[in-house]
Amino acid sequence: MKLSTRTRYGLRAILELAENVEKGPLQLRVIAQRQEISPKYLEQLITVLRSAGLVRSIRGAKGGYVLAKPPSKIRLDEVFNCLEGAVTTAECVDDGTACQRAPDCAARIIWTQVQQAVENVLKAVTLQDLIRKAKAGGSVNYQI
Amino acid sequence: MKLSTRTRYGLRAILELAENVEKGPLQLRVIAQRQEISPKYLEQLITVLRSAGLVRSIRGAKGGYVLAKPPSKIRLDEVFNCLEGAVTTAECVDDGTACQRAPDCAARIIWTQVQQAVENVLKAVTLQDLIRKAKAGGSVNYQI
DNA sequence: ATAAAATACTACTATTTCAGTAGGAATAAC
DNA sequence: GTTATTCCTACTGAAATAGTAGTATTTTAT
Repeated sequence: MKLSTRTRYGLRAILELAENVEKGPLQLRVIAQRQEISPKYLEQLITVLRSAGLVRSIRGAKGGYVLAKPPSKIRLDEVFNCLEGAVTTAECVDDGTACQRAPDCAARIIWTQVQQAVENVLKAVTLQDLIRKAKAGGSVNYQI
Repeated sequence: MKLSTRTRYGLRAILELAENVEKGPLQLRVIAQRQEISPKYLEQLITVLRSAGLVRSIRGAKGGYVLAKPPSKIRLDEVFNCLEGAVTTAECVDDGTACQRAPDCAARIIWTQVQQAVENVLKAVTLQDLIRKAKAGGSVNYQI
């Protein structure tokens, strides 16, 4: 289940933008340095975030990247979706016709539950939420 | 997030055993046929389930495979763990020393929440639970 | 204008993982 | 001892992952 570096780096990049939202555009090079990501690779990831409409770019000298929306309006499922793709554990969960067994498949039940559990978490949290929690003492985690 | 065929096929195979738990050993060939999985590939998967102690094999003619424990004693996290590996979204979630940023990393918070959500689902369900639900009308899903 | 600083775009590549396949050895039933 | 079955070792093609390389374009500052 390990997430790709694509997703992990991409989230860290957009969080970096969210944390510096009031300070004007942030250059790729700066994000890459702070997050210890190869600049050229990060460029790919940020392109994805840009085409998904989560990040806006400013070209030319003194340019860089900014969030396209305030951090409170960007939910984690949006970020996840464009980096990792949909939270689909198995085809049949979203598409009941993908397999004839689907209607009474025991496996499908658990994959559906897992998928919904993940979606629920991601949909309930925004970039702002995360930053606030991180500042408030970080990794402490309250079971829901 | 799509699960590997390894995990999806493997679960279907062990569910097949669980559904036929009282009928003596089930041959690889039969499981493969019923679940439409390549027998040779399934052999690999079932080997993994066997070395994890979830399945027992009976060699020779009239041999086959049986569950090593009753279906009510096999939790889904056990099955998942040996097929897909641990439900670890990112290194740092389980190992706080994997990254210096971990203590106040915003990203780590969400990956922890996702991981715990998945673990909670998998730990709460056994093979028997799944089979019962599937028989009771299958894919209907109640939000927890 | 021109140089410098930045993003945008296109293409390539090495490594690893995934999803199998192939063939024979060992074991047990009859 | 023949047949049915699991067990073991090894190989393989295709795709995904995680980058790298080089050039073009846009904007700012002088």
